[in-house]
Amino acid sequence: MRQIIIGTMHSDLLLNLNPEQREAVTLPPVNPNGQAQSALILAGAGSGKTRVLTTRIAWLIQTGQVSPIGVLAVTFTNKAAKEMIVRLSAMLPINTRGMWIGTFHGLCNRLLRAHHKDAGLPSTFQILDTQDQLSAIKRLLKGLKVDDEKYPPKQLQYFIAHAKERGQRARELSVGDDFQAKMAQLYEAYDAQCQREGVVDFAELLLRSYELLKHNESIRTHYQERFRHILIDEFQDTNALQYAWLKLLSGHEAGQVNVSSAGSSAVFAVGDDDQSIYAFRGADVENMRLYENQYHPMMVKLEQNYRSHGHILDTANFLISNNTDRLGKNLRTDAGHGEPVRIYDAPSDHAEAAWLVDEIKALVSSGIKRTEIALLYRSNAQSRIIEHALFSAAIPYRVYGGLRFFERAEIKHALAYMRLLENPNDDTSFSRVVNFPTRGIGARSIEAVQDAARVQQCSLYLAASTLDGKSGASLSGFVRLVDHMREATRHNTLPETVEFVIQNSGLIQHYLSEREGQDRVENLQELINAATAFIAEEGYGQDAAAALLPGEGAPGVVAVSPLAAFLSHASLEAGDNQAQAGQDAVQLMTVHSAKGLEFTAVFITGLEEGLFPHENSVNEQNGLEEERRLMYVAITRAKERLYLSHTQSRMLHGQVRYNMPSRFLEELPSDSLKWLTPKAKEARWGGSSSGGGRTGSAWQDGYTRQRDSETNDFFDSGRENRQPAKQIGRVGSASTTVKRMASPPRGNYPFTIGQNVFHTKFGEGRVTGLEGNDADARAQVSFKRNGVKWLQLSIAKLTAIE
DNA sequence: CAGGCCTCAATTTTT
DNA sequence: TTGAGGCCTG
Repeated sequence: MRQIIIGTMHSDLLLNLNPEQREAVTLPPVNPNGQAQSALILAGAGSGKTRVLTTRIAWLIQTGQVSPIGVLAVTFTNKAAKEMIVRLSAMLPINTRGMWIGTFHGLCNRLLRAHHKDAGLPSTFQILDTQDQLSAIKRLLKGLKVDDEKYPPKQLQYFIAHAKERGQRARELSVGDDFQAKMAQLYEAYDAQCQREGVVDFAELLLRSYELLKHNESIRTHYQERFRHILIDEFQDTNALQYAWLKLLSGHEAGQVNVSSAGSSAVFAVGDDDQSIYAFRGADVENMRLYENQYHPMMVKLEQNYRSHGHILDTANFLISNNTDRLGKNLRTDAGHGEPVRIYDAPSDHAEAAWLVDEIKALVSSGIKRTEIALLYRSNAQSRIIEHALFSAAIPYRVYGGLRFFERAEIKHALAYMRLLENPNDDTSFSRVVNFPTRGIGARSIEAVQDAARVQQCSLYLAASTLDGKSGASLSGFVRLVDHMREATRHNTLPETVEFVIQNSGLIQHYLSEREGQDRVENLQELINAATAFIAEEGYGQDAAAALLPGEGAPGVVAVSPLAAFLSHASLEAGDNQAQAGQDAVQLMTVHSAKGLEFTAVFITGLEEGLFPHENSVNEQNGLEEERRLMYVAITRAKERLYLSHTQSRMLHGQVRYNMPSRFLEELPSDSLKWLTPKAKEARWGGSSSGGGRTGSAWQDGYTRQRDSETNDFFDSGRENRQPAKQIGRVGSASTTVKRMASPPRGNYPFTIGQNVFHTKFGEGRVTGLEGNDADARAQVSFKRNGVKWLQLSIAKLTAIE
């Protein structure tokens, strides 16, 4: 009854929804027993996921089931959060500013700023981005005199991040061997260093606020009671810590449920297990199943696709059905079949790029805008040759990825000065700018400072101010400079402070005198604009504390300075990447970064074994299924036109490689495909396949890693064991490579890709790759019984069979 | 302390 | 092939 009334009253909100979307939006957040009822929305690609999420919030508010203050909506990217806020503002005449809509990291930062004391942090704590974290780790290792060959900083960084993402502190780790024990010890030392310096890394933001909520009952209860509705986007991308955080906040954590007062909150999770492509950074789809078991959510599947034409959608569905571990979902469309999916088999990477140029020209002259054309690849290295071809053909393009505004060196330098104004204990920032621009403080003086700091148990900044001696003058000069800037800007507005700092630090002057420093000077000027915009858009310090208005009663809430808020903003939102913006340009990006986007025409390039699926993935747990999901994501970006291409030869790591076409091409429905290079398929695959399903053969079992000490005539597909091959390869001179490129690529090997072969020890197999020259020519063979191996053709006892 | 030379490695990315 | 990082020299 109530449902009907609500549906009528708010038909404007629900008007544009299809039945399944409407069902999702209006799922009752309370069950008949009066308890919170959670929901899981399985939202396929292009099914209107964001619309459902935002309409859900609007519906809850408009029907009076919650006030804006009582909603927490969390996303992974700033872009998604922003879009949600914009759409919500368009739906409801409310002030979204005070609402808790943001990224995990943004919201956690807000929480920690507001309760820094309870979280054990200084009010001025700074956030380390990935770069900062790595330099902090290097500094730590140096200080402890740890051999960084044995304990590589990058690896330690990964170790720490992943431990934190699982919610584990150093002491909670179970260490299997000495190496792990040492890593754990270094992790602990790293945390101690961060604590001393008043800095937190990205994972720490989450872990620290998790611990804050866990250990502080009054704060926990406050937020549990406040946020009666928690909504999560891209749920399949959550890691263990994020899930734990969610359980705590929603009152579902075992032992923490506060039935009498707070009770639990209604969680509304939206996700798509088929689009889970971030396992490598800790995301765990398993959270979807855990959620099902622990929250008993009502489930709605959004399977109506509004993006892609029929052939494209069929292709995506057909491919993904090869995955075994799915929650189950099939997209459908009302659009017609549309164009078939076109497949191009190029002889070389150059030819592939040339073909791309031709097709793009044709599409553009047929009236498709260049921004509506995407060129996708599995790895960034593939963009170079495509860029080259586009550039030569004078086709404007834009490459996604790369450095972003707040990650640029000159910007980070300026921010480091500002961070020192806020928090002199920030040794990472100190180290970054103590001698930049150069002021005669070399490695020796810095070492002296570090020693002094260690002895006195104080920050580098403080140590520097007390040091006398040779470099003492320049060191204390630096300290005086920073002190002076702090004093002088005390009563300035944020943009004034930025301007003062970039002038007085000498940064501007330094780049003005540099030959190619003009761009950097402009970027520094732009930083002033960014500060102005930040104040205008975000409001005074709103990032941290604005939502915690007086009277809301969160205990111990503290306000935050505009500078602190801006510095957080700079760390948490790295800004746009250097955009050749504005223009109508073709879009180049990795498949990963294409997630969430859509284009009229999409090219998926480099569909070759070893590239896509990537050769590293076949050794990883469930790696192939993840690669397949990646392919699924790529396909579902296309609205009207989809092109797939692969090449027979490709320059990779400075060597020409010959790869099989991707197995994914074999997993597509032949009825939806159009091969632009006829016969290619039959010739390569022995005509045994007619699309759909994989051709049954040895490599269907995947690449098993094997090692055999008795033979030395192969190198398996693992990188470690490829070393011998590489060394031999280096013997071949550059001129040999050029010659080979000039000659027909496949002629000089005794075997061809796809050919069946027999090896005296490993038995029957199929050639899946060729590389190297002459004496060190090698073949990759997938054996029926012995997995994939690289064989040195001059040694291996390999014969061709029918 | 800057710039040249050598070695080595080489998915995917957000915060 | 390209890029990063380390080391040595002017």
